[in-house]
Amino acid sequence: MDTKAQILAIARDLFARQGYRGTSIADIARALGTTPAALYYHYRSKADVLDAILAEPLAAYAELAERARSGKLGAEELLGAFIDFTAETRQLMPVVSSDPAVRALLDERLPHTPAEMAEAIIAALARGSAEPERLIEARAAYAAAKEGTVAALDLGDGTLSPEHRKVILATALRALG
Amino acid sequence: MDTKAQILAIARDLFARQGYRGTSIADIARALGTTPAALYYHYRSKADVLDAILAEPLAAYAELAERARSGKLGAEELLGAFIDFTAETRQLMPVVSSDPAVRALLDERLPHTPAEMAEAIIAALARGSAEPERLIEARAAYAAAKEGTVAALDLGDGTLSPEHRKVILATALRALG
DNA sequence: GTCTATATTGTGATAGAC
DNA sequence: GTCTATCACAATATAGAC
Repeated sequence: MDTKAQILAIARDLFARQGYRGTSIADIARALGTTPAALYYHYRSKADVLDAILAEPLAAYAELAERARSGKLGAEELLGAFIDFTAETRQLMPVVSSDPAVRALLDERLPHTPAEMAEAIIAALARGSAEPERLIEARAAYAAAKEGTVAALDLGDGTLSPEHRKVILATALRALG
Repeated sequence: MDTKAQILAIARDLFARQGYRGTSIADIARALGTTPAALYYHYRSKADVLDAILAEPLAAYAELAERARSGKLGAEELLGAFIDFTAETRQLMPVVSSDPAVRALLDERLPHTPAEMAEAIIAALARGSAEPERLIEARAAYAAAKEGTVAALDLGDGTLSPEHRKVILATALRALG
């Protein structure tokens, strides 16, 4: 099959469980039943493997941030889209948000950092207000949507039911005020 | 002065900024203006430095979890106490919640894992209900309180004003439903 | 495409002088 | 209490055969 895709699937799993720095090329190679040198035929570096794993999700996140920036989305639509995004990329979130070294690595290689993109979404939730109180509520609502979604996936079978989605959205909207 | 305390202050700062694994003993020694060997006179290992940094905050967190388990606290008191705890330990949170290797290390050395303690607080917020909807709301409210507090500290001068505390508490309580 | 072997660097940690 | 010197090991990455 597609060896590159196999490598990504294994790396994704190991990065999520042990962290990026906590996972060696040798770990990935062992799980694949091969040697480190074989991996370097498919990817030039460990960082490239990380990039390949995160490219698509981060592009989707950037698109969401762009839609937030446009100001055309209401809070309900925006939080709903964020909940769906979170559900789809659940496994990757610990990878991105955990190790500061990973964040530094991504910041080097991306046009917009994940932190900047989150900022854009939160600013939209605050409806552009610069009042600290509004920004606090917006960031709390953002976090509520994210953690609520993770909780729902943990409690269920790994997929987000429409009922749970409704509960999360209502919770985040209440937090937003 | 107290060299051990100096080491902890520097390590706390570096761990928070670069992560536990992203910070070497040499990094800490350099910031202190000394050598790695000097550090090993004061602490037996890098993990011991981490333990020393986290011992007090984790004990406070365990106490909060215990009070939550007792069932004597209302949601408002519990969230308020959690907000205050978060404000006091703000710098340390990325250290604990980030690297999976750190979590594994702590799980080995502690009677109760941070995850278990969070679970206890969330269960109390859900008032012991096992319904997924209640647990989702409780976890969302917990996250809202945490991130709201971090947001308030970032927006302010590093301290939590009574006004912002009120906003965060109200936000988390609304999320809880 | 994958292997063996290895270069290279960084890291946690220790020995022993001062 | 702090130093110099060093060990042991793990990690990323490369060279070159097959």
